[in-house]
Order: sequence, then structure tokens, then C-alpha cells
Amino acid sequence: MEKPNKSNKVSLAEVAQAAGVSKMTASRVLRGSGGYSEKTRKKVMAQVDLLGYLPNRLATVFSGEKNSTFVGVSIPELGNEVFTQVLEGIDRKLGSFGHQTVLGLTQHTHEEEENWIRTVLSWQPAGLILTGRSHSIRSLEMLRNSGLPIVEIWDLNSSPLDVSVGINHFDSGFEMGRYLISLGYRSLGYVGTSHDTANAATARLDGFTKAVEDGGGSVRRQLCLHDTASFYPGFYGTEQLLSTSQDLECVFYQNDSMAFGGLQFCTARGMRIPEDIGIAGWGDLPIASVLHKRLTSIHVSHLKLGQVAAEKMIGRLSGESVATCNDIGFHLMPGSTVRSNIPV
Amino acid sequence: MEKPNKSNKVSLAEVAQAAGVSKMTASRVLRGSGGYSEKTRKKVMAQVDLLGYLPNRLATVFSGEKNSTFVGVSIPELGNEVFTQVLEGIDRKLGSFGHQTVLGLTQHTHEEEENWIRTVLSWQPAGLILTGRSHSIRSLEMLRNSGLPIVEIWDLNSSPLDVSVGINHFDSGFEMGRYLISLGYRSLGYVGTSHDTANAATARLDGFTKAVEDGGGSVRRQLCLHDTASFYPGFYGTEQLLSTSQDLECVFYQNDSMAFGGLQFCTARGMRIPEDIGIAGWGDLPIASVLHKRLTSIHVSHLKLGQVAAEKMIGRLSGESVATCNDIGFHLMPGSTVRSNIPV
DNA sequence: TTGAAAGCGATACCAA
DNA sequence: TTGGTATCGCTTTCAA
Repeated sequence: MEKPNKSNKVSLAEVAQAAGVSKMTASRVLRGSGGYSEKTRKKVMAQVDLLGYLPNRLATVFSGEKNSTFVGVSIPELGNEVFTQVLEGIDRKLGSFGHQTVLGLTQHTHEEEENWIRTVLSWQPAGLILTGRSHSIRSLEMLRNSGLPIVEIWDLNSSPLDVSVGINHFDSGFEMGRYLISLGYRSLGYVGTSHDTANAATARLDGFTKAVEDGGGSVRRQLCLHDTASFYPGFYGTEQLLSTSQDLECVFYQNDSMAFGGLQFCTARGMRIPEDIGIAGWGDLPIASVLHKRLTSIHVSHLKLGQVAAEKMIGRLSGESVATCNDIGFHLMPGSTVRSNIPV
Repeated sequence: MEKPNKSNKVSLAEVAQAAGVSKMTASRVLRGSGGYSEKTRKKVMAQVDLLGYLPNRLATVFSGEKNSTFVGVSIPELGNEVFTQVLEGIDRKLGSFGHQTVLGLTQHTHEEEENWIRTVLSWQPAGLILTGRSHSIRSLEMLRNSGLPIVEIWDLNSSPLDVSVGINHFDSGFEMGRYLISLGYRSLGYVGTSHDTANAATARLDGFTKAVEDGGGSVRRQLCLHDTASFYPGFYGTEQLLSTSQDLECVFYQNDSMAFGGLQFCTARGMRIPEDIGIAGWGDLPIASVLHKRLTSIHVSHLKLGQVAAEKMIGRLSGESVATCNDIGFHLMPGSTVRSNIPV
């Protein structure tokens, strides 16, 4: 006789007993795997409804040598809108395929990422989506040993652990640098945040600096320590930058939110945009859609990036062959917060 | 003899065998539960490092009749910054107590929430944190039967399923309404988004309307269908509202992001703030920190709300007695986007 | 301090 | 179309 277990949860065995069939038959009905009569199906389903049975998927995964439907998703922070958009794209897409997101906020540190990876792996996830291409030695070891599908997103990686989805951040910074140089700017500034790990923003800055220096200009950097890349750091980062460098002609920001903060600072100080100073952002974030002047920026579809990352994960899980390197692309939005031609 | 299992994962049995002890001894060492010699501990740990053993927590939970360290967290959407702040507060706090967030984006619908609840419950979570106090009948049934700690957040619920953390949204809207009435405004507008479920924004609007009507004024509403409460809906919602009602003196928005969108629209049309029209937001979001004029708004600490929600969950899990109803509070930020006194 | 055996809830496999 | 039995990795219980 099947006995109720210690917890108050209804088990498959109880459903089966109540329906007068074996566990196996009940299991087959619940999975719709066939091999049972319509009469049996009805008996079982009636008891499922009656007892309010909810399957214990832990047991399923455990029994089957399979992995779960969880996908671990690591994101640096939620205060930076680019990442919330990516996450939304990932979770919606994963959800539509019956997968669940287990979130990990790494705060841009290898240490947090490593701890999170260790924990999430212990739950036998189906796969992992990680923001960034840089991981600690021990993380890499765990990831390789896991044998799981790993999608690294954000900064395109030509030789990823498994699959990479993103854009080339260096190139996007380079393109912005070249564009500003082409407009005659030579004395440039950069405002961003500063983190422990080499990240995509750093790659953008490197690309930007390269293009500017190639064009005979220079970049003065202002990195705000340990802050989220949002409006206020853009505001006070600009204040700090301009207090030490009065002669800057144009400032490039880590993202549009920071650029907006900078724009507000400059406006508050009575500077005209772009006559007195140029402003360029990155990401083409929602705020750009309501500004009076079109913000000069780099357009990236963050939501799509997340969706593609999730699709590649699903592809890997279904055993399809998946491209190693998936470039989402970007393009420059000229805008009107920088001057439109070389001054005479 | 312990044999390697079919998967490539290293099991506790293999570690034990390699160390020349029993599974139980290895298990005790790994849990640090005592009852073993230092020599044994070293032998076991040496093999753990050597083999790269990662515990299978599924098996732990499964064996122990316990629940996992997962906490299911449902949030309507990530496009609305108030929710990303709440989520960040929750995840950081949960993480610091060794719990993991399983994310659910419900898109403000009962149906999505119900499906997500069903799935997440099948993973034997430790508890659930749900945004909103309104759930489908079947959701309520599942939640009650689960016997799990449930923290309902956002809209304070005097008789929650289990624990409620949030603020009284009706009151916050009411306070804003009364404030604007006190400044002499009578012809008011509201711009927000529209969703299937009765939600907190609706409660704010109700409170606002009540206060305004009590004060002899009226509210003209503009609800944008199925849009995220961000900048652009604020912009075009204002356009729509003003196209049908030219005589409005002041507009209250669902949140600060939408208010900023509205502010941009009005400015673009050459209207002066607050001389020609007043603007009031809600939430005191990061963007308010960089605006030239202080935005009239309702301050709520969303991050703290999330942290408190997570703390209450931890409290429930540790068996502490937890207050049923936890009011985070709010306060009105006067700002300068509405006029400062009654016109003569 | 250590170990052997039972059992958690589901599924795979084989037998009826 | 059904059902019995072994099994997954770990912990609990009881014995040595």
C-alpha cells in the first residue's frame, strides 16, 4: 500500500493508488507518453485534479540522468538599463520554450561570478548564459567539466567556451571615435564607470581611443569608481572631467543614460549642445526616444541580443548545430548632439 | 565497489571510494557536521579537489524532504525601472543568505503568473515572492496548498496570503492629489499604462482621483494600452491627452520615467514648466537626480522594498515570527515642476 | 569515529 | 495496456 509521505505534498504514488493503477501507469498518463487506455487516463486525471497533484520535477531530473529546465543567467547589475533589456529578452524567450531563468548578479566581479557558478551548477541546470567573456580560472574549470551548453553574451568572443552572442565592442567604440574625428573633433573626453574585470565598456573605450589617436586626437578619461552606469554618475563624472579639462570639444559616454546625465550637467552650466560641447552616448536606450535633440549614439538591439542568446541555448539543448560566433551588429546613430560638419 | 555513473559527473560515492571511506563519512566531511577525524577530513577533501567534485543539490533536497534554496520571484516586467530596482534589492539580499532567484516575468497577467507558479512550485522552492496582491483562483489554491512562505510585495495587503511588504499605493496617489489641489490645481490629467490586472498603479490613480474630486477638481485619464511604463509612452501619452484636453493645468504620471517623457513633450511644444503646465511623477527614480528642475514626485525606496521583502522571506524560512504587514512608507517630494503656491 | 541499509519521487526497463 | 523492480545521489537512522 502506498503511504502518504512525511511532507504534505501529494506524490505520484498517492495519485496512482487513489486511481487504482500503478505508479508507472500514472506516470505515463501524466507525461502523455501513450500506452494506456482512455478509461485509465480519465481515472488518473480525475485524481490529479481531486488531490491537486503537482509533480516534483526534482525527482524527475534526478531519476532521469537528465538536466533540469533551468538556465542560469548571469548579469552584472540591474541598475544599468542595457542589461535589464538583455535579461528581459533572454527570460521571455527561454520562458516560451519552457525554461526558467535562475538569476545571478555578479556585480562585475569574478569572485561573485565564480560563487554563483558553483552554486547554480549544483542544481543541475540545463545550461548557462553568462555575460562577459572573462572568467576566473576556477570558473573556467567548472564550466568545462560541467559539459553543459554555455552561451557567453555581450562581448563577441571568437573562441568562446561554447557559443558566443554579442557585438564587437571595440569596433563600436572605434567607429564612434572615427566618426567624431571625421567631424573635426580632436580634444575628446570619456566618462564611464570603473570595475574590477576587463569588460565590454573597456573594450569600447580602447577602440574609441585607438580611433581618436589614429586621427591625431586625444582622449581624457574619467572613470567613476564602483558606480552603476546610470544618470547620476554621468552627471557628476562630467563635472569632474570638465573641472580638470576645460578645453574638451566632445565627450563620449559609457551609455546613453550616462550621456543624458552629462547632457543635463552641461545644460545646467549654460553650455550649448553641440555648439559648446558635443555629447555622444552608446546603446540607443529608451530615453533617447524622447529627447528633443537626437542623441548621437551607437544603436544596439539589446532585447534581440538576449533573445538570440536564448535561442542559441535552446538550439544547443535540442542538439542542433549552433554557430559558435553570433554577431548581433550595431550601427552609428548620427544624431544632433555633436556638430554635423567640420568647422571652418 | 562504487562505479562511475553514466553521466560524467563525479559523485559523492566516487569521492568516498577514492578516499577509502564510506559515503556517509564523506558526506559528513562535506557538510562539516562533525563526527570524523582530522585525518579523515583531509583524505576526503584531497579527493574532492582532485576529482573536482561538485555536490548534486537536487539529490540533497530530494533525499531530505527539504526544500531547495530557490526562491521564486515574480515581477511584471523589466522595462519599468521601479521593478528592476525592487528585483535588484531582492536578489542581492537573497544571495547574501545563500538563496537563488528563479525569475518570472508575468507581463501583468494572471495567466502568465499562474503558469509560472505551477512550474516554479514543481522545483520545490523554499518560498515565493510575488509582485502584486491579485492572483487567479487556481494560483491561490496552489499557493495555499504549497504551505510555503509567500511574500507579496508592492501593494500593501492587510490580509495577505502570508506576508506583505510594500506601500499603500492608494494613499500615495491620494497624497499627491491633495497636494496638487492645495496648490490650486483643479483641472488635472493622468498618464499611465493599461493592463489586464488591477494593479498598484490603478490604486494610485484611484487615490489621486478621490483626492482631486474631494477637492472639487477633475481628472482626465490617458491610459496607453499594453506598453511598458517608460519614457516614450509618457511622451506620446501626453500628446494624446493634450490633443483632447487643452485646458489641463497639471498632469500626474504613473512613474518618473513617464513623467520625464511628458516633460520632454511639453518642452518640445514650447510649454513652460510649471507656468504653462505642471508635471508630477511617482517613484523618485534615478533620472530625477539629474534634472535641472526637481521633479515633483513621491519618493519610495524600491531597493529597500526588495531588501525587506527578501529579509522577511529569510525570516520565515528560519522560523522567526514575521510581521504580516510591512509598510515601507513613502513621502512626497515637492519639487519645482508644479507651481509653488495658489495663483492669485 | 565509522559504516550499512533504507528511502526520497520519479522514470527506464523488462515482463506479463 | 499494464505493473514490478532497479535506479539516480544523497541523507537519515541505526548499529558497530
